[in-house]
Amino acid sequence: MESSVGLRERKKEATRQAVHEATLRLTVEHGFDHVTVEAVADAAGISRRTFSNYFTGKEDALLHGEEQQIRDLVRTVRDRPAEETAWAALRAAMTQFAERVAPPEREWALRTRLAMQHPSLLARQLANHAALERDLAEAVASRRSPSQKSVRPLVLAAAFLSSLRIAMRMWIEEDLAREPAEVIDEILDEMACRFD
Amino acid sequence: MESSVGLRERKKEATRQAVHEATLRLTVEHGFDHVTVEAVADAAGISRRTFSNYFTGKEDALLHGEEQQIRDLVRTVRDRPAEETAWAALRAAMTQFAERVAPPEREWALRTRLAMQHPSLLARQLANHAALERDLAEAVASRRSPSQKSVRPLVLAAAFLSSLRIAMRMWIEEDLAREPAEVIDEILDEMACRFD
DNA sequence: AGAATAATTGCGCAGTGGGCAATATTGCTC
DNA sequence: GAGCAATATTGCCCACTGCGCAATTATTCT
Repeated sequence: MESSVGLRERKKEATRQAVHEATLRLTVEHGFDHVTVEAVADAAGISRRTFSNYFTGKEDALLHGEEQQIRDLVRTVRDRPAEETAWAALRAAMTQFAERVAPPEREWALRTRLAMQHPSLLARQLANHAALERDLAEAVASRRSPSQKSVRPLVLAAAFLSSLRIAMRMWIEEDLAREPAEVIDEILDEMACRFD
Repeated sequence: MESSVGLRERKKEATRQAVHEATLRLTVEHGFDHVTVEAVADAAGISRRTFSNYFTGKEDALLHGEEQQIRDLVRTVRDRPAEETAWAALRAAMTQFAERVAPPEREWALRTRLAMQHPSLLARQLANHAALERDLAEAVASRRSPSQKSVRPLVLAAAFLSSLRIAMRMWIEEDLAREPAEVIDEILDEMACRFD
């Protein structure tokens, strides 16, 4: 059994992904609050009850994609060469990130993020960000000498994620006119100050 | 009728405040998710249905206080003398803010913010912050020459509110050992870099 | 194969948000 | 003051939600 992860796990993950995608599809199609959990479950081929076993609500299901992306981002930061500055590592990871976001999903992103005007979604999204901010701060902290002030990583992570958020918002509001990487760079430069 | 604001408005505001306080009281008493809207409405002397006319949910009602505080903060920033730097104005406003928060509500804050561990509350809180970030950015923008880059206020506001958030979290996690103003200053210094 | 473990499902229930229409309250004009 | 328009409150109702519980089904292990 060379499968590092059992069939059970893989199937579960596949289902989770399917539910996520069903939520996404139905949302761009009908609008977030005209989609019932039942409809999503139906589209994903599971029962309403099972939906609750995977996600606590529609919001989580819809944002699952983004959460994965940011989780990847954190992992990337953690794996950057140790000699890099923290801020440099963050920027590098971000570049990698922007590349993977850009190519396929332009209008996809458009409608998705537009649906994200919804208060309930915005809230959940920011809560995710906050949770991952901790992880990001840890990843940053693990690459500095322990003599450094312990608040530095927290501040760095927060500044960085705020930049990301602002850049995304601007990108959307400019109707995806520019390359994501360009917008992100602009914001990061503005935020950068003395972090490098 | 010298009342700049009619009796109607004032009464409405009083009710809103009453509902907010009832929510707060019941929450510290029984825990957030053991409090029903009905109980709150009851305690505030209104019907369950009327509660919905004031707030969209328990979270909003509970966070109404904080929202007011930040709204005040924004107003204060707007009213700072025009010759001040943006960042200086923010710091000054913050000092004023911290003073008003500190004196009465120490354990109050403790239990309140502790209740804010609740995911649903955290989410709504952050959404509020995001909404007010726009206003704050505007307030900042209105005090600079229009030649400046337009993203600067956005970044400033975000950095500032992130600092506030981090400081609050640290303050809580240190069990209110230090003065709020002290913690806030520490974080702001760390974030400050070149903003002044 | 058969037992152990874990996932899916149906059922039920208390709670919720909000539309709608009836009712009560407030503000304004005479 | 009285009468009227504007606005706030309430009750009723219903679709939707999250979750506990127990039965059923699928998977993994020995």
